[in-house]
Amino acid sequence: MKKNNVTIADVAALAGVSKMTVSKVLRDTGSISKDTRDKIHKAVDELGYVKNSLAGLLSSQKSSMIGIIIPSASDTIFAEVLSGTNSVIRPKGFNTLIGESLFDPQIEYEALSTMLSLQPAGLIISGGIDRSEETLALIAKRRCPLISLWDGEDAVGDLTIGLSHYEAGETMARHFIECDFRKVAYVGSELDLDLCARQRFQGFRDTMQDASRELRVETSIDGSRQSLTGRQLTESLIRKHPDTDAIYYLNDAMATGGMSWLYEAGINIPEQVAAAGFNGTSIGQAVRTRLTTLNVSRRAIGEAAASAILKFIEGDTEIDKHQVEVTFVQGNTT
Amino acid sequence: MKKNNVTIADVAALAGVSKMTVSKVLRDTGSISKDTRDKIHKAVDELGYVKNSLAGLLSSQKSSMIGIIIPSASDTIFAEVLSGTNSVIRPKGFNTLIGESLFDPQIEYEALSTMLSLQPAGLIISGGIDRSEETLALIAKRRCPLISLWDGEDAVGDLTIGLSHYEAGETMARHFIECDFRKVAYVGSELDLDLCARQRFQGFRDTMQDASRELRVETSIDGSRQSLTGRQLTESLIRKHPDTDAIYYLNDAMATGGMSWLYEAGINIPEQVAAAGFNGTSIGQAVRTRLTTLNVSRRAIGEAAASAILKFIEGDTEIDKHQVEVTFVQGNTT
DNA sequence: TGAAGTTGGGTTATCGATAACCTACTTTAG
DNA sequence: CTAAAGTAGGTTATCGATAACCCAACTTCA
Repeated sequence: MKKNNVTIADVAALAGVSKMTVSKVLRDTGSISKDTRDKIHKAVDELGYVKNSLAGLLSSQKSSMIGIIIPSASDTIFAEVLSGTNSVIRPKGFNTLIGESLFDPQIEYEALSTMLSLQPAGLIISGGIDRSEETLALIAKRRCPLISLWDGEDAVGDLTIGLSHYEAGETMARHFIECDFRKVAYVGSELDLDLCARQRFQGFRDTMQDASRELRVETSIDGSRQSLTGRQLTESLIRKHPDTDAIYYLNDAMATGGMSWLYEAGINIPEQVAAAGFNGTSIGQAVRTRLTTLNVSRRAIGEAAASAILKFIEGDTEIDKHQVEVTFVQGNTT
Repeated sequence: MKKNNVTIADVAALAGVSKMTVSKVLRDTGSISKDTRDKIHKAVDELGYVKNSLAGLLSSQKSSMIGIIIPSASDTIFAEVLSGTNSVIRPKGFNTLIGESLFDPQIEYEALSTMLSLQPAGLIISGGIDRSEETLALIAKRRCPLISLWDGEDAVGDLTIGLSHYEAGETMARHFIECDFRKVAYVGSELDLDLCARQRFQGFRDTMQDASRELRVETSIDGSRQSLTGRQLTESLIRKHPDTDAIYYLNDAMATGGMSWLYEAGINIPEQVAAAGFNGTSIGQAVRTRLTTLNVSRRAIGEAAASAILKFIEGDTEIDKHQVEVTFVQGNTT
């Protein structure tokens, strides 16, 4: 909070050179003698000079910031994506600007808007959310590369990295059919908000229908997509349909919540009721339970997105569409 | 990536007013007639003008960015802190700049350094890491409020928010003594990096020593602080000391990893070996296992830090030292 | 020996917005 | 009726750095 702002002008004055020379030395460009370089570095140390990047960015019209917008930083799925992008970006000297949309189109719009005003070098935006018209307009107006994640079909921007959630749902449905489950249910939440989850559900539902299997659906609009909601929905599902023999959950967290209720209700997994989730998070692979699920490397998605953004920034346009691999995990719950 | 940069000058020209008038209208200051305001908004829409905050920040010498440095964004503990701060900061119009230190003092220094050069309005820095001399020098030179998290005794900055990890270790030790465990072990990792974990260990160890209880310690330097490491260390611990009757783990994740090995080895929890962790994360409260642990609200820590930073920014210096509450969770593992 | 290249650095003009201070003209109050 | 106060908007000077260009003096070599 100190007042005195040390600028390169002060450094220049102390070192007895011009501002431009200081700027060059600090950026390691131009040809400056070892002698002056030393003088300048000494002055920098003496004054405790800290560069003001804002001024530099404005002047050079370049940016060192890469923005990433995800629904929630505390959701381990997105946290891992974030960590993946950051691990690629940081060593290259870029900073990460983060925005959370909380699955709210309006908040997403605001996050994007303020982010764009900071002139980022690139933008990574997580999909799985219905975007507002305004947001799409903003995206169209952008002046930096933009990569969307996890978006499935209706992606925006220069490139999409992720997987087909519809196919993921199909995959699990085929597994359920192979296991010959007869009274199958789907448990999820916030399907109106989470587009990816909705696509998985649709893929699952369509495949079950094609096989002429009945499907019970237990969803809520207001519950979060976490453990507790899975527990509650499982309870109400089983009360309505006690003969259910398999449940496909929106994600691993909801699956563990649901399974803990089944366990406490004395219902054996998988003998009486089988369960499967999505994500391959560690919570599904806990002490005695190894949840059947589809594993996705969130970190790999983040890393791929970051690498692609860096390529775009460097002007490389030869970027191949990147599909992240999904692996089926056979646990002991189906 | 389009060339044409629309600036307020363009907007002003189209609306037939001066740049200053546009600036005032966009910031909603000064007194401008409804008529000109409309003209300007129309011009803004027509041109698709997007504000360049960099220029504004440079000129006004204010900042809309708050930086937060945490060891890892993918670690659920820190992800929740991050989410907590962001939830407070965002509605107030601030942006979050994130840095990951990966528990590496050098990386932390670099993150802090580039962050400071972006002239943030405030800084939140997570503790639990031994800081380098350079980092401390940078912190001393800063021109914005700085709050440190989770730091225990040797905190830096204007305020610390968190808890005493030493006391947390003591609390769990007292519980172990009450349960009358005799052959107690501690399992942890990376204690050289994670200062907080080290303090918990010390609190635990000291209390056990005061009660003249033997304590076995199984730690590794290179393993991460996650589930798999807990599993491996538990295995080697039990091989060395088959009579161990209780294990205090560095955190919940390591505890679940350890317990899954115990389970598979046919060792009953808690009859043969009891287990406890730290954090109160959902992974500890899975299907059949409710881990005994100490619950800390990471989100509350993040929120408290963000609120405090905002107060500092507003010039309020009457900020009370904030201690976050820790609650003992009695599970079925001890 | 003189043209051309190299080395080491300085000048000037922005980048896009805002702070601080003005300037007319219009009200309002005494 | 006039001075004080308010309304609506404009001028000018930065903020701190960088791009682009310029300029001496010294080498180098045909």
